[in-house]
Amino acid sequence: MAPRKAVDQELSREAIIDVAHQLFVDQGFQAVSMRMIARELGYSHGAIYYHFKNKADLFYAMIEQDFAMINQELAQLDKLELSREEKLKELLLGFIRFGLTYPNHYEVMFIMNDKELQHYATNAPEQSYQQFAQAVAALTNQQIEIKKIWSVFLMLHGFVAHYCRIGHSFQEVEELAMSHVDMILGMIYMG
Amino acid sequence: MAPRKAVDQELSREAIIDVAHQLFVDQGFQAVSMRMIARELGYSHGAIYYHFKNKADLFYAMIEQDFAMINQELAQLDKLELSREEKLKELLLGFIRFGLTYPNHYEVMFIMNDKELQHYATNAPEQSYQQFAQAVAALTNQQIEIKKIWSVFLMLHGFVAHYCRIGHSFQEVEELAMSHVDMILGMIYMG
DNA sequence: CCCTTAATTAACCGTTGTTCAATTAAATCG
DNA sequence: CGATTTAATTGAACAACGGTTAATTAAGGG
Repeated sequence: MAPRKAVDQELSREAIIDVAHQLFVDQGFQAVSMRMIARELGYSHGAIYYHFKNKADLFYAMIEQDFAMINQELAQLDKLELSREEKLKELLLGFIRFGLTYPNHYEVMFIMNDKELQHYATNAPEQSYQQFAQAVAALTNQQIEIKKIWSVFLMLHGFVAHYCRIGHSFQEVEELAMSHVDMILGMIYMG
Repeated sequence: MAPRKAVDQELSREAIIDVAHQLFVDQGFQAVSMRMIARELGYSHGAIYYHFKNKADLFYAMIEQDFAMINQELAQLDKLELSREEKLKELLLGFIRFGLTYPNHYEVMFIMNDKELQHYATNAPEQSYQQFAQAVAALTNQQIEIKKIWSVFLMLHGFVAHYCRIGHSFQEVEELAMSHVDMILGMIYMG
């Protein structure tokens, strides 16, 4: 009935996640079907069920990767040879850069709004935010209120969310991003 | 085959929009079906098609109503008996209030990334933003750069988008909103 | 009594997530 | 090398649900 493909063309968890990612971001969880993913991959839909238990399972595996990535990027900031001010600026700009470099990831992590999945994808964002907040606090010598850090995050989020939506790259909006970040920094340092 | 209901119980466009409104808020465009709306109304799904051409038609009729709402709300600001500073504050806070009071419409206007529907809902947001930007410029005596107004908008957008996502009402986050707005105002006035 | 309006219901046709027997390629073993 | 086992893929089948349409029926006004 059905030929099995050669070993060098075997389907992998990663390949599925990659394709699923693009589709989920483009169209949302509900709108993307297992069949669509399979079609895009050039495989039958049944094949996906060999690698993932079900649709939700695939989805969770997908965003798990994403959060690991941003956490790692946040952690790497400490190692830079920069002043506190420069590090802070790099932190804020880096958040934007991450969001626009991996818009698919960012959208799934912080923008996408699906009732079914939100329950599962609520812990990881919180954890990433905590890491961000701690970095900001450290880089401002704990002089900044908790509430303010949260506002800063939302200000960055607004920038990223908007340009994610209209599909601009970081390069295209780099100048605007810098000016946005400068405004935020001004606000942080002026109390 | 099927009895028609009495006149005093006839289905109306408004009734449909009201129910659809609630459901769309709760679950989003894709997740809400015509059958669900009809079930909620206590009518058959076919009945809706007498009042609306199709699902998209219903959806647009629904948001059209409230598209005018934000513009009207922006316009009404002029008539308030307040100082410029107070008006500006009310403008920023009002934007957040609108977004969280009508999260589904806000989502369609500024967040949703549905290819099908975005085509229809791309002009109106731009128009609303222009009105917002002009109001800000006027209330700051044209002392603020264009770029800065845009950043201010994105800062508000970040707030609304996030709390839309996790489904909080304006009341629930009113204090946070005020503090967020105060930060933005501080930034505006400090250059 | 006819005609428009409004509602119901069945039906059409497509898609969905998921399961599963059948099938085949690769790997392993004798 | 040949036989057997294991892994991976297929495609059919299922039951549910989607939007939409058309035939049908009933209500009320002229």
